[in-house]
Amino acid sequence: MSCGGPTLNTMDGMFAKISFFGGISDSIWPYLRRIFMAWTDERVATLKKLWMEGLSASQIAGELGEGVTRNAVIGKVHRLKLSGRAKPAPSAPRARKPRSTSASPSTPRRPASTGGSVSGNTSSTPRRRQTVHAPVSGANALQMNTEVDANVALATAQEAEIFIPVEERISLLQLSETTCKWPIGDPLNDDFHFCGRNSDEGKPYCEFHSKRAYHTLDRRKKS
DNA sequence: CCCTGATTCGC
DNA sequence: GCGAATCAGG
Repeated sequence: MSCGGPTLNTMDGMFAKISFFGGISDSIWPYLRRIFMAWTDERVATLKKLWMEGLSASQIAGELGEGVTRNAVIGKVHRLKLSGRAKPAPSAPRARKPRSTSASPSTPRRPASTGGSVSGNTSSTPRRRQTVHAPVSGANALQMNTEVDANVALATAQEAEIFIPVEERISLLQLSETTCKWPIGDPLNDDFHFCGRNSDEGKPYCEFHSKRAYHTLDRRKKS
């Protein structure tokens, strides 16, 4: 008639850890996470759903709660083996890294937010940034806000105080590997064109627009 | 700089 | 199993 053996063991381990002074907040985090933020069937279901809908890992993390990081989401996704959702071609075998094998004994993997206690100390807002990519960028997960993308494109095009001389403007067909693909203007208008300035190899935009594209333009405030 | 997912590996 | 750190890429 005993019930809950394993649970006691877990708790036991937890208290053993926290009862030891020194780097407490660091030690208890994993445990607290397990207790308050475990991957319940419900959360896993949410994760699956959102992932399949094409939301990015960080967006899903934000949706699941402050305590969930995008890494956690990605890790879980892989463990569930539902990764490749829109993976066209891996192509590159992805060389693995040596990653300092047992570099130093005391290599804290992460400072964590040492601040102290779980009671929200603070100083820092957790990392909740979200950016809306510029148009024409990823192929993966932006089937969701096309509307937003359009708005952003418009807003930034107007916001950008840049003027490309008529003779330098290029059309879609003139784009190449080294031309900035930042669209300017309304595609329905005659004056629509692309930036066309030189872009670094492998980059879709010129230096100026690269900044714009990857800078936070709109931070969606989640309720 | 910002972001994305993928992978490794200590816990 | 979990996820931070890291990697590789846009």
